[in-house]
Amino acid sequence: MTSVSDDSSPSVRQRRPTMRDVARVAGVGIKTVSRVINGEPNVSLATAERVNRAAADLHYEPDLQAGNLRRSDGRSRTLGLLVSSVANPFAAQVHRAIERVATEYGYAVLAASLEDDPAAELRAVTALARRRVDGFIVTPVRDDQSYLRVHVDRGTPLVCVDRTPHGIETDCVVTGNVDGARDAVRHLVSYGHRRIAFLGDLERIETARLRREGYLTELATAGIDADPALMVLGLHDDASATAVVRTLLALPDPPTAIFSSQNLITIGTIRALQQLGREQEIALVGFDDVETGDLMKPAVTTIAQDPDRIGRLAAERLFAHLEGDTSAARQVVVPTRLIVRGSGEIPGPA
Amino acid sequence: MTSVSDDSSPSVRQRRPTMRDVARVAGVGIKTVSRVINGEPNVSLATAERVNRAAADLHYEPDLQAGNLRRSDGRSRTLGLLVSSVANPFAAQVHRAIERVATEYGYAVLAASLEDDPAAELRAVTALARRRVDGFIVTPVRDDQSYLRVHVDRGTPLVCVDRTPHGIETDCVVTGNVDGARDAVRHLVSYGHRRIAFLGDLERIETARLRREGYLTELATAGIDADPALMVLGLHDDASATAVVRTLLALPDPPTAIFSSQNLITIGTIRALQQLGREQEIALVGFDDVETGDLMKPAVTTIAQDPDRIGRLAAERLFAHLEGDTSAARQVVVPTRLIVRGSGEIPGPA
DNA sequence: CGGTTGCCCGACAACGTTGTCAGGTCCATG
DNA sequence: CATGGACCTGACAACGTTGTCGGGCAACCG
Repeated sequence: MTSVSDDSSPSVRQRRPTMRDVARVAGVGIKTVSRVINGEPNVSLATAERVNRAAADLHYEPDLQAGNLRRSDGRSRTLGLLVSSVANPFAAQVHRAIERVATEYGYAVLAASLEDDPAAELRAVTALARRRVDGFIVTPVRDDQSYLRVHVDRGTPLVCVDRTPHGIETDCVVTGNVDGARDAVRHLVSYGHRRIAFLGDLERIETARLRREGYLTELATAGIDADPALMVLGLHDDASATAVVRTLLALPDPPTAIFSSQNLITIGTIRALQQLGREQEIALVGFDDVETGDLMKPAVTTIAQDPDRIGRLAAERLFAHLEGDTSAARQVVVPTRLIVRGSGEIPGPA
Repeated sequence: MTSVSDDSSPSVRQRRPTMRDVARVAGVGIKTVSRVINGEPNVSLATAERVNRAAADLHYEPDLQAGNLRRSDGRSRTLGLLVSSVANPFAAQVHRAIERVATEYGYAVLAASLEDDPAAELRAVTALARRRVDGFIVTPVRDDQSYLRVHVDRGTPLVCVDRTPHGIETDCVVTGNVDGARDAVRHLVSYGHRRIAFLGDLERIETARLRREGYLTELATAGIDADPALMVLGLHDDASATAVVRTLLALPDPPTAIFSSQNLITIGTIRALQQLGREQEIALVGFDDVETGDLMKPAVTTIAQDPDRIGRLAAERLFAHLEGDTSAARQVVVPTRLIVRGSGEIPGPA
């Protein structure tokens, strides 16, 4: 049994061992150490054992960065992920799904939060490019991603998630926003509602525009004239949603149902309905599931997205490209699922 | 105005430009390019401009990895974060707080999810060490972290979050688990409860043990004999919590209040109470806040943690070490906050 | 028995960058 | 005019690793 002598010495700053150190201890050339560490053939069993023992004794860890500098494929085995915020539950689940696939391939994930700031998108891409990530998974914030073409041309594949890219053709995995919104509205219409309010996020966010589009399309399909007074855009947090709902319900001809098109807006809406004591009266369907939606009264009906599938598909497309797939860019739409719990089944006026 | 000629050519695989390329285009030596890129002094304004223009024209991005190989400080400007799961809301908020501090310092964050798997902890540390992260922020899973000492001795600082490390003295930022649990129990006792159930997570998780300890300590302080029948351990998801609550309330001498010591357990408990129609009858305080807790009926009273502060403090300690702070290891305890909403204020038996 | 093959192994260059150092220019000063 | 200093610049080595190549040795074949 070999071992390091000073296991319990008070922390002394030490040099990090290199292959040269391992080679010296094992009494071999440094290229042989490289071969053993990388599992290359043509090393005798006895030599390999000596090298492995030396490496273990020294607690040697190869330097991946120095490695790719010379390595032919030049892969850092790291990929870059740009999301709205790693603290956002939807993005966090996408992140986890990507990480799962990445781990399978021996990859690590560098994630950055953009907080919907266009400048942050550029900063983050630069930071990741300098660290030589092998691929990007990006939630676009800017209205033009053509600046990413140079990275793609240099062999760093790009897949977009949640929002479609502009100015560049690349793979993209998104939620079925229009169809999901249509499902929500159709559901409410089927319960007899004709005055359905729409609460939307900031118009500069693509998903917000698409959900509004779905809302309008489905109203038209149902032969209902959209009332501009019932469509409120530009909401981004729960507090503003609460205020807006109170205003809407005070209208002379108020809505009988509400379609809230984003998580925080749904929460703000429920809060307003509860404050007014009208939650059993006004129907509500929210886009994006609320985790504890079944615990509220009434339990909240939602259009659930599938972040796990979105993340997994995005990562799989990325690794396909890394493994040489050069097929044309394709857009994958992941469908939503209507979760019926109660709030969306409150009937409209007789 | 200079520009690249083939802005719209169909993607052609190109070589990534190096400093040598920039130097050639600018008509200078490569060391001069290095000086300009890094903002070092002693470069004439005219030369610097030529270099900057050449770098911009070529879309040059310096290779940070090749840089640190030679650079004296050898910093990768990347730090490693090990958490239970990036999809876990608590961990995700800690992650975001760390990222915020990291970005200030020009650092990127490599995060890995351990899912409470001891083997994953080792794998992740190895993966990060090979990528030469400058520091570790770790949520310990294994019962011994002494294997990390070698990394600390080589100058890679370590800070633990959420759980205390074992076998190594290092900085650590944790929630006040014992005090938080005591607050919960004291609160219930003050409303007249004496039969208070405890629903705990897996005993191998440190925070679960500490919260149980707080529960028992506060019961003792209040002069209440703990009834083993009311203490259930080893729960890890909402479904098992639901089942256990139904069993507890069917006891001959059931609890009048419940202290659920973890987020999912709280959710499972609420579900059980609602199923039984007894949510207005049995008092409940949950450890770890439920985001939409105010929307339930009754609104749920919780012991809120402060993940933002925990993450920020951990990151600040890490950067202090990176900037040369060699002070002794210290443990920082971040206090919890009781959020009174209703479920915890249901009175006990007269 | 000579030659060939196959397996091990190490010297060396190279990856893209930064640290060191020495050379060159220009201006001010003695 | 000679000397010194301040400033600017590039040649070169080095960081830790991997790709290339050739040498040494044993075994096998004709």
